[in-house]
Amino acid sequence: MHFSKILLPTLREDPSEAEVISHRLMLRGGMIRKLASGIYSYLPLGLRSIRKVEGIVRQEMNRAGAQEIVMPVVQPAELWQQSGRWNFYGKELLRFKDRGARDFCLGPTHEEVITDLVKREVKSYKQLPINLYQIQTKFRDEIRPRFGLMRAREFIMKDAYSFDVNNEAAEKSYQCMHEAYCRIFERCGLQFRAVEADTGSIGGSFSHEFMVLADTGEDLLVSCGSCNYAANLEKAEIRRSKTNNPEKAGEKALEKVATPKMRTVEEVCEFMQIKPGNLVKTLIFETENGPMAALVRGDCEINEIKLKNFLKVETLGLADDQLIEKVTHAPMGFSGPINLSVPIIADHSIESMENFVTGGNEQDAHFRNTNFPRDFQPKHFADIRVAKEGDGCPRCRGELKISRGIEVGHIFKLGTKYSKSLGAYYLDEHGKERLMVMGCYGIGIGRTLAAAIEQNHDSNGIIFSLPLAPFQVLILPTNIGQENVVRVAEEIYSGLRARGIEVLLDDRKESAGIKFKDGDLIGIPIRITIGPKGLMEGLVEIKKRNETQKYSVKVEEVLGRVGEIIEKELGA
RNA sequence: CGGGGCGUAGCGCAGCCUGGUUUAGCGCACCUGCUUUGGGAGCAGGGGGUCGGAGGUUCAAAUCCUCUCGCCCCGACCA
Repeated sequence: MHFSKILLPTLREDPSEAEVISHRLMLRGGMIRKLASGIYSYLPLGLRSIRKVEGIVRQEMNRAGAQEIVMPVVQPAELWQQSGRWNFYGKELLRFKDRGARDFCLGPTHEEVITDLVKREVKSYKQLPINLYQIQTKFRDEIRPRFGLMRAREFIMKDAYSFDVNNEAAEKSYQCMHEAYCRIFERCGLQFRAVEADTGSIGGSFSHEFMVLADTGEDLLVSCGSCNYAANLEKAEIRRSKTNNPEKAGEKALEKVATPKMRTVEEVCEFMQIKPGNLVKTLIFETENGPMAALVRGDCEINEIKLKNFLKVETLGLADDQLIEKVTHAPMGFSGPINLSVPIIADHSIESMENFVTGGNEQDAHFRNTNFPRDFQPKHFADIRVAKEGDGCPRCRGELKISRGIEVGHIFKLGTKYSKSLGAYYLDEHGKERLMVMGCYGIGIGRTLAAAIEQNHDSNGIIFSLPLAPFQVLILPTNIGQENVVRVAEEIYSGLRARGIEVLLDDRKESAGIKFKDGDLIGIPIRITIGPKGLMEGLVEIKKRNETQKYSVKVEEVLGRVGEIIEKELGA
């Protein structure tokens, strides 16, 4: 492709709308343009890279035995009503009516459609397992789209769905996808971790997220420094520390202290001259089974998802002021475990504490020297707090560390949630009707590309790895006014193309400086610079975008050298 | 949905507070010509704006008031 012919509108300055680096570079590099909030056009350069990601995904999915299909974007409400998600999914599901006033939606995901398709077409255990996938545009009416392709409303996603005869087989399918995902993100040249994740409202028994490590990531993940345990922060377990504190000094008498208007942990600690580690926070939650209290050490936070999973409840939320007063007979800020009538769940973090401070369940009062089981009795001790840097790994003796990541893929073992609601049965070898066991597996294509840029850039622009680069080679003639420069550039261009290499030739009548800047900005991995001075000695220059070194190469050796570099990097 | 910010040429911005000397301006980009050509060139000429939209105040509105739409950021929410 000649630069003068491709629609590649690079920008000299950062557009004011873009905050994160990948968004800025994709706009400046002429890869994408915004049409509306969270809705983007892919320009030729951007689309080329998108297609590269898709290509890798497609190859690995096919290799893993999945079959590609394409399902409709527009989906009838009936299916969603059957699965129960028409009411459950919320405003993210963009709904509309056709001319006959029938309800439709734009597909945010395709469990309903695929399950309906498979239940109609697959009848026998002989046809299972089957894994079907598509690479297709999804629409989710996000509350707050942001960061360009990172969190868009309209976005390209690979979604795959597996159907198996039973749990064991489904877990095999899940494992197979897990491995395929690792290969995909490795081939994309990304630093990532597969982390244990909460299954959320999609349900199912277990789930992993694939996180690209990046400081700008929206998600927090914990990982063990010693073993390979890694989990989303909202899921991360914590090793239970030694129960008995050998340095216990002996219980002191319970003492009520006046703490006028001291509500927060900080205020109470300041007022009573104690550390947050000597205080126990009492939080009142509301569930469908009624209110309950959760206790955690003052310097820790309750993890609502872990609490919710421990309680096995559908809904869990912090109580409002009214409920707090009803439960504790005191305004917010003075809740404590003593004389509470609701069930108490205590985090492991308070197990070894003694003589600690708690709320007085009375306005402007706290207790000093609280102890259990003397003063109150938790119904359960459990792991219900948010993991912190340095906490013990639940799988080994190591310590957990916290990092940021971008979720580029998510795999779920769904179980029979959708096969049950939509009636996806097969006949087993005894002619008995059984539910199919499902899994679903998603990859955000655009987000993967954005994450790659987030992870690989410098002050001059994008640094594409060869597998994702929109072009593999950039030919940069410094002066197209010189006949021999142009001739050699075109010869090398044709030569590389004949070898199946993707080349961009910057034939614009621009100064060399502009071409260098644009070349760095769009991040083509290999640059061949052709200038009049070098040509007098029969030399051109090769430079890789991710290295500072420049190599002078004889014109007749260029094709071979470039071929070697590409073979080495793509083969590896 | 709550809080904050912004809409002036393709991009980045000034002008607004204190209405009129501004025919609405600057840099970059764009078009023509010439000179340049190894890290965002120079000179000369040129095109492009209903100042987001609607209403109002006024002799007079980019500027003041009201409403509205869009965009961005923080938060809440969330397969």
